[in-house]
Amino acid sequence: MSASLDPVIHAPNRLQMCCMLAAVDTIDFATVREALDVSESVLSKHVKTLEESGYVKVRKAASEGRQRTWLSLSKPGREALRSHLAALKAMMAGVPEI
Amino acid sequence: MSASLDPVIHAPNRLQMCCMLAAVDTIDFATVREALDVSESVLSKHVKTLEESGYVKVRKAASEGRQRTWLSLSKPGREALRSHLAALKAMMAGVPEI
DNA sequence: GCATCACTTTCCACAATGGAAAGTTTCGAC
DNA sequence: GTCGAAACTTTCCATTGTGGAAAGTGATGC
Repeated sequence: MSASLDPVIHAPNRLQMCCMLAAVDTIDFATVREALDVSESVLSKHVKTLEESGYVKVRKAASEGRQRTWLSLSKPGREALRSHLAALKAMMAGVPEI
Repeated sequence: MSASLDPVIHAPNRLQMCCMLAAVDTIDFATVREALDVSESVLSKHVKTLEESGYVKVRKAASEGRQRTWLSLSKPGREALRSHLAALKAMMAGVPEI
């Protein structure tokens, strides 16, 4: 009955990233890095984890002369996030406000 | 600006436990253990983590002849959970439905 | 006193996370 | 074409988190 939490999405940095990606069509690596405030290596590894899970699509394309990495949520990624957030909401549902 | 996620609360098992505790006044160890579906040692360690953070109060009292451990969210625990859920909601806020 | 229940602690293994540093790829300049 | 810099990616390493099994502890019940 309880849709459970997806460990790939639940990790704080990845959760934040997925939520960011869900809100836009595409966003670049550097912008995400600044938002999460992590090193490049760390973001790169999280992106890889999400990509290997099929949740994020990575596209390299030039912008302003330099090559940049563009990230976007895949359809399965969007669905997994939706399901994860639904599970979170279900947990929260029993918690009284205030 | 961004209230951030509390790592003590964010761990899936502890998050679920805190939400359970928030919904009631007191609940016993065994009931939580069944809900989380973890071993006694694991639950015991999570309880300890929450207790040492001051988020959960532990009381031992007899019930039906046997000693049981009763768990409840402390005031700081309730506040930390509230804050954590607020941070989660803030993240979710930008995510479009469907 | 001895078993039993209800946890706690210890022991162990393994996966996750993070940064630094080295490596790779791609441009633009020359 | 090759040199240097930007933008990642990978490797290396240390630390922490998580989980179960098994041994340990304390409070009854007999």
